[in-house]
Amino acid sequence: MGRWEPNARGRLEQAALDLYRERGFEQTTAAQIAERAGLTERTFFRHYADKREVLFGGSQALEQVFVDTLAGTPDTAAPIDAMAATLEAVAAFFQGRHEFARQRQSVITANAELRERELVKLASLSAALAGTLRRRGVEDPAASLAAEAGIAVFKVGFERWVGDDGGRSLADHLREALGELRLLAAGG
Amino acid sequence: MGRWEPNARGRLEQAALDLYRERGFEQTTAAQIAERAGLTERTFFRHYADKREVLFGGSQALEQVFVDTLAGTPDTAAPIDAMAATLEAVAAFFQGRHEFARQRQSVITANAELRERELVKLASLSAALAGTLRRRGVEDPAASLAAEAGIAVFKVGFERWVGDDGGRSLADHLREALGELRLLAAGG
DNA sequence: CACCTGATGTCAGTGACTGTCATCGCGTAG
DNA sequence: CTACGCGATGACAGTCACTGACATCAGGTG
Repeated sequence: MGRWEPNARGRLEQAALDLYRERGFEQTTAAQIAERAGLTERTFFRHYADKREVLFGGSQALEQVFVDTLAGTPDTAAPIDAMAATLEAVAAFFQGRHEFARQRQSVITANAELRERELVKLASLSAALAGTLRRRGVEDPAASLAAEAGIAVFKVGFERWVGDDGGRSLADHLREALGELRLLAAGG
Repeated sequence: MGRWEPNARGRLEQAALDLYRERGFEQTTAAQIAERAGLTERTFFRHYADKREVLFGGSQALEQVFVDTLAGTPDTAAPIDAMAATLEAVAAFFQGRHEFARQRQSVITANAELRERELVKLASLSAALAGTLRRRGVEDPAASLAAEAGIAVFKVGFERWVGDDGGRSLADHLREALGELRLLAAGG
């Protein structure tokens, strides 16, 4: 496999997270990240389209979990129930990553450009979910709305989990958020 | 008022929209926009924080309509009903701007960076709505979720209105989207 | 008329990102 | 064993978004 030091992407991601935490996102240059990873700036941009993307390497895997789980629910299940099942699987995906999630999220929250990119990832997730629902026979705009609603629940639940020191699980937070949404839409 | 040619911002926004439509967002430099507006690149960046922001000058006014209307609904109204009333006012805000909205939206849709910025504006809208709901006595996470749901409805309805040649009003599209969301959350 | 003030111009710089070409080290055909 | 292919990397020059510092200009004020 590796003809040079292996796992260049992993080294870049670790170096970036460290530097962004140490001195902030804006005060870190791509060249500094590359240097700490033992590579050059040019190589950094071969692996990541831009300086932000290096923090979002895992988002494709997350989207995979979302989509695969949703696609695996029975076509007969109501969209909201399928979404509930999907959120359970997503909670499992984050098992044992609470500390990493917290660190990464603190960096993202501290910078507007990174928050911007996070929104893109969530929107991409939403679009993927909507497509999956459509393939399951849900018509638009119901499919888009169900997807948006699912992402809204994920956002709220995830945010509360990251800020939760009490040890309640992500699954717990997601279930609670979904319950709130049901109440709201019913006119509560 | 104007000691130089008046309405510098208006000229910059018009020049930017025209150039983005003519040659695309990426192929347009800030210097070109400024030149067409009879100004310098430096002055462009005094009016807009970056090259994308020039397309979003109206978003603050939109947020104002959203927030003011929502704040004006009776505290006794259920969040979803308050949101319905708010969306009616928002529809009025876009009266007579269908063609402008279509042009602007086609530019935004064609470019990833602009779509990214649009997401930020919608998120800002959502946060403002959530804050307004909280001030009206709605607890979190219900407030955040109601706001997210309202924005989801707006997104879907607006998108359909922009792509609608049949002449159905924005208010129509928003009402339909809201109805779909009610159905979904009820388990339909 | 002298002065203040806000909008603009000028200029030099930093850093994100790209195109291009050279190089390196391993696998493979012959 | 050797020549060659090839993917990952390095070196380097260049464009452009964006910023800081300072000069300038036009109109209002006293």
